[in-house]
Amino acid sequence: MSQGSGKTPAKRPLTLRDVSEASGVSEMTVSRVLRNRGDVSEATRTKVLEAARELGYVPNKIAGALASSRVNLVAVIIPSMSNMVFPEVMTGINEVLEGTELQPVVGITNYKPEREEAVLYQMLSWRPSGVIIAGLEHTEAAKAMMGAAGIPIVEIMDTDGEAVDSAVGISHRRAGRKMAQAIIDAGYKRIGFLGTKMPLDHRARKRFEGFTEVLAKAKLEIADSEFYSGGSALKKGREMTEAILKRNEEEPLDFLYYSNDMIGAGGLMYCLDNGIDVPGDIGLAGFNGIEFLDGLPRKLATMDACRVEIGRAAAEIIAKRVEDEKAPTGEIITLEPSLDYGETLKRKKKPL
Amino acid sequence: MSQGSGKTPAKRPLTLRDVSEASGVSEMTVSRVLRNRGDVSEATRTKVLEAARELGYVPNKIAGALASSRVNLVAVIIPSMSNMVFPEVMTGINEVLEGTELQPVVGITNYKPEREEAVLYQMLSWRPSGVIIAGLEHTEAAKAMMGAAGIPIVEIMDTDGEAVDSAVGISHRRAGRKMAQAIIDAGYKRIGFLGTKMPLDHRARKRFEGFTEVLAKAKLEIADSEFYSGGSALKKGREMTEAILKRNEEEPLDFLYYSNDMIGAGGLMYCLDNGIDVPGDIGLAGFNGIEFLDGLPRKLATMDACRVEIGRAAAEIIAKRVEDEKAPTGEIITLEPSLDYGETLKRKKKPL
DNA sequence: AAAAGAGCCGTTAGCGATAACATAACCGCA
DNA sequence: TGCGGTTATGTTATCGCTAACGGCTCTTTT
Repeated sequence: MSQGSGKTPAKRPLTLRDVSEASGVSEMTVSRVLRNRGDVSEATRTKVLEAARELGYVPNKIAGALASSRVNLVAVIIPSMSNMVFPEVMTGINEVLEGTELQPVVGITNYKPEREEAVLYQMLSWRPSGVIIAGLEHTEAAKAMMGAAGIPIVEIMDTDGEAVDSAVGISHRRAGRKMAQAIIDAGYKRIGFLGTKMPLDHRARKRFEGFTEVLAKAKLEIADSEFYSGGSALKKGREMTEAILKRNEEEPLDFLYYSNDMIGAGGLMYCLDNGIDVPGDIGLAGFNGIEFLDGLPRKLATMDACRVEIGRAAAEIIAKRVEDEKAPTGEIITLEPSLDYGETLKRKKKPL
Repeated sequence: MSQGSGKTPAKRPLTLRDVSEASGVSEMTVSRVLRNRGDVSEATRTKVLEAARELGYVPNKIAGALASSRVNLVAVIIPSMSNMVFPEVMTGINEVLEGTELQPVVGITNYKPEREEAVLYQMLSWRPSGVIIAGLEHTEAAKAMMGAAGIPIVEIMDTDGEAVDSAVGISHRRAGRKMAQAIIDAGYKRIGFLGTKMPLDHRARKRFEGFTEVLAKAKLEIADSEFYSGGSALKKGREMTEAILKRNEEEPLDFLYYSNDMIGAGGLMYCLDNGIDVPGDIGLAGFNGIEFLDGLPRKLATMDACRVEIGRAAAEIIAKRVEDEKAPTGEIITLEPSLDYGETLKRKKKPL
């Protein structure tokens, strides 16, 4: 800890007027040069540019946005940034927005509806050009705000429900069903479920519902389940797996369905460490298709949630609507999650 | 894909005037109520609040910020969001800022200086109350902008160098030295280095410099090294480890130093899968101390980079400076990275 | 009872930019 | 020579909000 150099001149921030005076033209002309809009002679253009550079002028977008009522920001509201899935969605969003004038601004809700509402309010008060928000479940107030904002809204990740405007995602119910079907087809019977203790993770809930629905049709049900919250997901996966397996030694489970790949990976490592034959003795599957699984000793079965693609599609909807006022609203894009059998889920037993 | 409901009324956005008319008081009074500032009678307060709620009014911060020249945003400029380290820094920043009126806005540079410059320019044009930016290395133009912005600037992660204003971080050179010393003390001699192919990752470079410096003092040098870029770090860690070990079978390596925990974890899994005794035959160490290591079959040695703490401290500096104009500038906080021996690095051989 | 203060609310003048409309200079061509 | 048409620049009026100040009504004080 030490005292610094105190370089900052702390002078009044520069405005267009300063540049205009320095270059001997009107503010308007400076504005035109800086925005590359309207006709300006090459001579004044260079003169202005030079003056601006010399002074170190940085335009004030606040004033600009107020005057033009155009804000090139896109609000992106997501529950978390620390679980691999949303960073990938961001990647997709960025890919698309980099080709436009739009800039994403991220808000984190920590899966709390009231926090989401607050973040949304904050974001909307900056009058962004569009909103990308995770999930279809929001407080009434949040839905009302989005409905009244008069800007494109894209709800992402999930399409099982009613969207305020547009939506891009997968059907988590369908993802659950699909996985259940694959497990049943492979001949597994005693299935355990391991997930997070999060009543507000609607997507996990929907997957679970789809999953149990298909099991029920096959006259099966979840034999046992285990939930966690917080901590290292990998470690929790291990611990939960140990717990659930030990608890069912008398009538052993033959499949474990994890609500995300990270705990699935932990479970896989537990099984391998303890000489359990996967997928012989027991099959395993996760959800998400995170890249990280490639490095595991055995590839975990999973279902890809199309994260990057969702980000891209959502950003494209916003970009299109910003560019063309009359582009259609209420577009719903449902992506198809693809099942990856990996090396922990046996293929269909009898092809009939 | 389908047509939506078209709920959006697309009417002119609401302003203070609308609320003022609806509640029968002046705009100024509405503004006072909404900001909780100045004296307003309880009666009018509720009247205004009700009108605002009813209309669904959302204040326009653009106008507000312009009028008051106060913007409650803090620009956070970081290289990436997909590698576990910066999300944790964000956690620290958020923890502190949640207790204030300030809001973080994140910009991603992808480790490209010119991108960083562009992002910084964009951010500064919104006249934020402060800037938190990763690293001490920036383009000249970027440094000039920060120097002239007249707002608190905190450079984070690293303190080996000259800061524009304040800085919070660890000495990566020292981290490298410390790890080298521990490795030497444990008696390892033939040391391999595995890292990323990133000439612009200055912090990794500094760690490497510190590392080799201490080795040199002990008359040792890096026996071999291996670099990667892109892809699943876990998988790359495996592959690189296999490559470097095979290449040195004649005169085997006895230690591998990884530039991050993820590739280290991959290397660890490779060793375990192949029956290599860790840390007997070979010792391993990574860098960062990510939580995820807890779930590994054997705990990898690492060095904690104090990520959450860095975020907290940086945010605190900004918050303090925003609150009190005259708070000291140029504060430098150097945190001490702590070595975690885990189970892959033997303890000191002879305590002398 | 007059002065001083507190509480409540309105008026006016920007904040720093841009939209939209002049204006001026210059071109060519009838 | 004069008129339409560019091209290059300036002027004026906002954008929606807040700072600063002023004025009015009651209290409170001495």
